[in-house]
Amino acid sequence: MSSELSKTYEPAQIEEQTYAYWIENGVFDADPSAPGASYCIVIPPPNVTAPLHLGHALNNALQDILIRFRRMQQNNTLWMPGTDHAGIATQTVVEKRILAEEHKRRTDFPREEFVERIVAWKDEYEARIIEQLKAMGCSCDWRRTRFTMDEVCAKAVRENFFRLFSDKLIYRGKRLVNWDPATQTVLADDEVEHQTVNGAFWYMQYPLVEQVEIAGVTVEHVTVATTRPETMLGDTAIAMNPSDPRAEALVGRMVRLPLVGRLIPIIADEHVVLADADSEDEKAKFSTGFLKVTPAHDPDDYQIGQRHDLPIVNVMAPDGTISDRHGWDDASGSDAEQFLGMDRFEARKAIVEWFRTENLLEDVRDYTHEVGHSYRSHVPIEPYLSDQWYVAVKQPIDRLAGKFGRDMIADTGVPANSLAGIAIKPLIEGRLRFTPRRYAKTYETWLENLRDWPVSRQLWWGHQIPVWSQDLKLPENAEGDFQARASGAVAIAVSGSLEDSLGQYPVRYGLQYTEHPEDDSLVRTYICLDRDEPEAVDFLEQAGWTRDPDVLDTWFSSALWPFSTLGWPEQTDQLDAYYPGNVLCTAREIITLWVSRMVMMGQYCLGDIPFTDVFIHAMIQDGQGRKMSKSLGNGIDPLDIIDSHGADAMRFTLAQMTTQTQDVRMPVQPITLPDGREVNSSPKFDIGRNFCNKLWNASRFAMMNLQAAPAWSQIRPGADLSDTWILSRMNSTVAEVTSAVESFRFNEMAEAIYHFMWDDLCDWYLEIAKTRIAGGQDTPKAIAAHCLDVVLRLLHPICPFITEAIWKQLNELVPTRGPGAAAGEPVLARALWPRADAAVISEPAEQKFAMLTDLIRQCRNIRTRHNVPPANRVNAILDASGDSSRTVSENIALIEAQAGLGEITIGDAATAQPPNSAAVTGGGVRIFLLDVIDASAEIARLTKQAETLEKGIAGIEGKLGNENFVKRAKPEVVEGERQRLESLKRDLQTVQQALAAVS
RNA sequence: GGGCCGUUAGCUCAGUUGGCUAGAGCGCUCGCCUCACACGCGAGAGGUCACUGGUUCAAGUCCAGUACGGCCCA
Repeated sequence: MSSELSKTYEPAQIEEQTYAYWIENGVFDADPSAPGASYCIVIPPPNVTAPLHLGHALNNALQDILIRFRRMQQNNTLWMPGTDHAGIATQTVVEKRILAEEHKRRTDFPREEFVERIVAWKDEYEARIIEQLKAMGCSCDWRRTRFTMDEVCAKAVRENFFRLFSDKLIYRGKRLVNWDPATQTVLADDEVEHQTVNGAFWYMQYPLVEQVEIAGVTVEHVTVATTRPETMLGDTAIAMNPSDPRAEALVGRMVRLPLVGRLIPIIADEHVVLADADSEDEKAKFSTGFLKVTPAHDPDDYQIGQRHDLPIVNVMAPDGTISDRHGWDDASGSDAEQFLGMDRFEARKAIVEWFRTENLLEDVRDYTHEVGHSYRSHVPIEPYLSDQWYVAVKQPIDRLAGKFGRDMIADTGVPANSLAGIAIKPLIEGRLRFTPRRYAKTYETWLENLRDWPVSRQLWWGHQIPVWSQDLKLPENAEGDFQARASGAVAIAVSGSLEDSLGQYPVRYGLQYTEHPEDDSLVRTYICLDRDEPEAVDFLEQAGWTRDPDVLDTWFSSALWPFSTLGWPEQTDQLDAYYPGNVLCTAREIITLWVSRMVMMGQYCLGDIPFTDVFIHAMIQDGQGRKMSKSLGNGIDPLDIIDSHGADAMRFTLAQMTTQTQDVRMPVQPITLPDGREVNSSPKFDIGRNFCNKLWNASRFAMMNLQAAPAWSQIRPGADLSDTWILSRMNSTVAEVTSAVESFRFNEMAEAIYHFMWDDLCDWYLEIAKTRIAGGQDTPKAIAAHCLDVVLRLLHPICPFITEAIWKQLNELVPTRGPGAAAGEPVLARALWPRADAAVISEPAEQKFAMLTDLIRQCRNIRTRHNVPPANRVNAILDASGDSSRTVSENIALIEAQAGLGEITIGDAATAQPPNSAAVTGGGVRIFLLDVIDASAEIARLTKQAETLEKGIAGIEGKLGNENFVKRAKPEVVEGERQRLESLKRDLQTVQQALAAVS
């Protein structure tokens, strides 16, 4: 048997076959009709953009721990796997690759062809990602694997969009977006990189139409400071803080905008920072107190514009050149005409130059600030006004008022029956919990301050927006309000009623219309279909409607993930069994983007939250606290760690470092793999590897020694202290591990097992068992087998491969082990999770054993200090006349073996320390080690011991001498201190006697 | 500007509701290839718990502030 186990654990030899074994046995397959409470986790679907990194390894290791734990608790478990199409990110990487390899741009392809190229990429990475997850040991039900754009998920997206549209929660609106003029696309906030730029503030004078007297001084102009002078062409107001002393005289006056000649008002707005040259605040330091307001080109200005109903003048074309064809109508004939067609940076220079020449440039000051850049083209982002689809998140939904009420949620402006409201409510009610708890605040604050959600993206990769639009001529002589006239326009377009025409196809549809932004004689109509029914689509398009080319934000489909994967909107068995799920496990960066939206949509679509617990794990950084990234070259590939250390080692290390902190650092170090590849690794993974190796070898020991272990009924586990002790420790460990994993304390779970297996079982119990087995005792065999059995069960969720492999061997060698006669289950992954037996946990046994190990350690210490060769036995006189006499006398053999003692003479309280001996003391026991004659070593050892004891004594005496301590501290604390003092004093006395004897 | 987190041994981190002489792993020192394991065994050294105040009989732990590092939101 032992020949089957190599001397060091070699993970590569067992991982693949063990995984295959689970798959063959259908261990991960969920059955909605199976018994047991359901326990469901949906995977945060990894982006198909790139292979998984170490953060994913952590994320998925934790989920697998939870799922495997619950599976062993015999719950009806489902871990739902899948991947995310990751709209802009994936489209971008494919565009980059095609540009690099074929020198072609997206627009060089027909849309369908380009999408096919992305699909090819997706297929490749989806397969790689799933392989990675399997290599890590993830116990997902792969038969159910979903993709956010597959048919099942697409159906859910479509249904949800249709419902939102019908509930009037989806609308078309304008907003400033992050525009990349180089690639001419909108970017999400997280695709904007902030870079520090050495720029300048230009101080430009705008003349007042009429001069004003302020405090006896004639004022003819106002001076604005700006970092982007070119935007002045689009200024529509000058704003100042209402508390500015000059405001009274100036607000309401008009300014003539240089170059353009536009008359613009001076307005009052709290947003404006008061000028203060001495301020620490950069803005105040550089401010003149006057803010030029350019609603079309700055998000803050846009807000001001909204508050004051200012006109919006867009002076740029989508390519970033100055243009009067995108919402600027007073350019022609003005001095501004000369700038038309210039690039925005060229225009900046030219405009500054113009102000300089006209003597209107008051000052230029250097200014270092953060500017958003496109992570794709690296050019500065231009805030740009464009039409987008929005989801109204704070609009009350009548349909839901019955379930959620219609009041405002306390202390917020959020209606309880709005999308934001239905996401906040379960948190307030305590049905939705965050671990660590502090993240609940992030979630709540974000939802309370939430603005409407822009869901359209100018991309080709994603769920295309299912809305067809058309501008229709309003009937000229029609009576009635706008609504009636709009209906009339639609009726004309379809030659009848919409119901009579569209209604004949198996689709549901919704209709919205708005006034045309520029032309009063037109109505803009939007029709939403709940599915792409070809005839209905044909009909609409024949009648002049065209489909919106944009796609939905990726998070729109991710929001539905917990139930789209289960087949919603169909009422499936699995939806029934596994929704709501239990835990969502993710990183804090997507609490707002994703977690909140899943809760929102779960509530909206199914009336219940998708999970009750959200576990937020740390972000892994490198040794210097930097994010791991490709560009820094400090990333770690999980597969490399699996190659070098094994999947279990990686998982153990990851679990062991999962505390409640928000970041963990992992020093990165290059290593060379056996196949010669140089890859990044971290010494931290050695912890896991060493641990697995230790377990492996403990098992080898078992395989060599546990043949013919007696049945549990044949032994008396209470007869020997070491047996009682290890069983007590084992049961404490079971309780500790169970409670740790139940409350997401993964590091405590890992460390409890580590400590029990290594320190208790290997260092002590097995070492003691060696001598006992050699002496013909069988009991330690049965107990060691039982302990190993329990360790394997407890460790399995963290280290599934090695435990399953050893389990198989153990089943062959010792089929039945532990209380209860049942043979070990064939598959550990499905075996029963152990239960702690409180009756076996013995505090006295643990104390007694601790006293013995303390004595043994002291003996070993003496041996080392006196340079006693390891093989030499040391004769001793032992006096255990006090309380511990029985414990010591019953365990003399144990002390002898573990401390390396030879002949032991039993003494009594009167025994004096012999010459040339060293003294051990503790718990009222004295041991004299004979013929260890290095007096100076002994004096040094005892002096140090005495010092430590004196320090402890002084501390306690200080406390007990304090009247208030005795009076106010809890009585058991005071009593404890008194007892400790007694014991320390006794030990000190012995040490001092020993010192006197050797001096 | 608002909010959150961190600062404990050379390094990476634990430290429950305040209560033993503040712990672990790695690294370091010394001795060992002891018949499961050198990815190991045994024995050690190593800490003004960032700083300043406060509350308390008692503070690494609670409160206020400061410094440094980091994150999120606007």
